[in-house]
Amino acid sequence: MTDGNKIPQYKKLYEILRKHILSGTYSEGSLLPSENELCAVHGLTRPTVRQALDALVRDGFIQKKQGKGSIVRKPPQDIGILSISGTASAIGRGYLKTQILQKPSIQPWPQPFTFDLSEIELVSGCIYMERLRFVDDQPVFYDINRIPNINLPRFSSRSFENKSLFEILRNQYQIEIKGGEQKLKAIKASRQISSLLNIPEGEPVLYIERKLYTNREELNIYSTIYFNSEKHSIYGNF
Amino acid sequence: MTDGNKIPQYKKLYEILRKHILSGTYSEGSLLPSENELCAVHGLTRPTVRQALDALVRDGFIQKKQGKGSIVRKPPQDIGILSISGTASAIGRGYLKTQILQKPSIQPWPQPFTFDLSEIELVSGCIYMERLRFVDDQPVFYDINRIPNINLPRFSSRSFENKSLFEILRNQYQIEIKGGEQKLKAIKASRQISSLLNIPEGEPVLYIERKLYTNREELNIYSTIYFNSEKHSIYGNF
DNA sequence: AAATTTAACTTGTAAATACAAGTGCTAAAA
DNA sequence: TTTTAGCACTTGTATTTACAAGTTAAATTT
Repeated sequence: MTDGNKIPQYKKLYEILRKHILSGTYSEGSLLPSENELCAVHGLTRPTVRQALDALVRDGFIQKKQGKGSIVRKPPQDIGILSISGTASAIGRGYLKTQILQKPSIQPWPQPFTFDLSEIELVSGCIYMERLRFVDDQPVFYDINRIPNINLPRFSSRSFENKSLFEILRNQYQIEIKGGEQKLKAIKASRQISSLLNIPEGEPVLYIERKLYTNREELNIYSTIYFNSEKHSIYGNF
Repeated sequence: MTDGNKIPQYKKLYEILRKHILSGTYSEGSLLPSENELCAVHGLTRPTVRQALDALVRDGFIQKKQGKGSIVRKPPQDIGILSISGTASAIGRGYLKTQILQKPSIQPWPQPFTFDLSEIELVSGCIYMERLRFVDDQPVFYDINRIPNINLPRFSSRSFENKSLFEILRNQYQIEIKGGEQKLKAIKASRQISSLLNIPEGEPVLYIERKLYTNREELNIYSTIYFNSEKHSIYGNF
């Protein structure tokens, strides 16, 4: 019972470094401590340290260069989660406001559904919520989210105003996005969508159906997104 | 001079397994030989074998499961390269026909350009090509590609009809896509685009600007894509 | 002073080894 | 017959050690 901890060492180091990068302790463009330093400081061996660094590379937090070191990159991109790039100004997180149109509630899955659902997902029902998100006080996207109602205590009662759904899942439930699949289309805005996004009916709108895989088996997040791409673009790293 | 080979062992194994998965030797859903078997067969140690498998997981070719094995996944997705999902029928590679509108030719970069270019990219000029791609004999997307003219001998004279640009880069020049960034919009089809894609002017069209990073420093691939999403969707894994 | 070499760093690759933990089948027990 | 326990397999984590290769700057030579 050296420490009674079940989470692996390399993951602990990953979390520490991730936090430091996000908080700005290691600023963009600077070098992380060398692998040998990290070994010494944290009492680990190099393969273990490298395992943590590999994960940071995979998730886009650092970039390694042989002979030089590990360069810290700008932190934003959650894995594969598209972010917005604006035309007018750089969009910090502060500029994105969120309005909940439909608070999280338990509902049955729609039939038919865009993606195939497993048995356990089907019988559990889903947590349903709708949000409208604003940039510079203009509505930019409207999204519908469905999450299987599996072992997520107190989920419905949490506040999602101006918070990232994914940060809550990560911090409160240790749920991480591992990947996903999505379908994109350009469609004409229906009457409902056009009024929500404050654009004329029939204007082109980006339509996205996506399924996100998590580290919890059988727990996938399903989203439908309508995006007004007149002044902004969907921006993605991969 | 044991073998005079410079490419690392784990990469060789990666290539072997990748080829076998793509050629169907290991079919979708089946299990790869266990790590210990691979060690024995290829004369490697487990960390080295695991390095190859980690890369296969990263690129989406397999999915590992503790206690069970490495499950082969459907091969398609080049890393982050969006593929098409059709409404009518499953789209095999055979159904996608390519017409070259503008054969590869050396041109200067447009000014201004969507993405920032490095000095060496700028002075090298770019290889420019336009293609129109068909599904079931209907035009589905029109793409413009620009590649810096850096150390790509005989590139302009290669045939791109019905071949993947990326497969040629990979097989002939050992250039692999390592990642990228892209911007997406929904726009109204201009007169030119609508006539190319055989749709009414003003119909919604998916517009994509993308930059793909490769394993060769300073060699990025830039594409502009117009996609008719009436009958098909852009489909992506990440 | 300028060019070259060397040395001291960095990350990359690879081996040999050990035990932990999850899965699934088999054999023993109820 | 059903349940349980164990065993043999799988991948996951971790240590230790060694050398290769790229980068940078200091030291040496020209």
